[in-house]
Amino acid sequence: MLTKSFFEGKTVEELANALLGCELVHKTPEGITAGIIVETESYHETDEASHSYKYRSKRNEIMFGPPGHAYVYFTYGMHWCFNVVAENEGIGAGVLIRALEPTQGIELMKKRRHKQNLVELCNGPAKLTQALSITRKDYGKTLYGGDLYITSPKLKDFKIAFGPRVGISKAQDKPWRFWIRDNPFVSGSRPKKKLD
DNA sequence: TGAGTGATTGACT
DNA sequence: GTCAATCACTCAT
Repeated sequence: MLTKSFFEGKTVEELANALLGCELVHKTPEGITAGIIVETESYHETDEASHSYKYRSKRNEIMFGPPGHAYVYFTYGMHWCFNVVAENEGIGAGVLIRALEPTQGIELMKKRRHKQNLVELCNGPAKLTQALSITRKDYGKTLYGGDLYITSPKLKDFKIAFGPRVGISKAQDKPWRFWIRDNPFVSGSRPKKKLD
């Protein structure tokens, strides 16, 4: 498991890179589900597309807190998305986890997702929260020492690709999306632009 | 107090 | 390719 110091002293972009290849684990009464992080996006308070841009609210408050916590938000009336809070307390920044490669609790994920195809379990930000059962109750939790945590890198020797982010209407030119090159579990089956 | 918008997905044409 | 589902939050009355 990673320690608190892993999240400290990094810019949000550095953290987004460092999280690739790490395993995100969630222990629940139903069992353990986990997957390797294969795609991330960084968001900063100076970024127009970020929830922490300009305004601090009850919803994004945790992004301004100390790093290494979970920022979980509800959007489009039906979907949860999961972020890792980054940078020092007082700065609103976070890393959106967009896709996982399933590793543990695959049968449980299939049950939660009502899908059998391994690729379709976690290849999208709202899909992985459903597969790992991450909801508002996980808002603000630390990602070191609890039931929801991140491990040290499981993968090595992979190449990191980067490019514009997906699904936003502002700051689309910023190359703040990072993913593991040639990994089939990366999302973006339907980005507006073809990036790779 | 209420209209407008969104870091999405899945079903349907 | 197009569109509905449906809630939290922002911003303008």
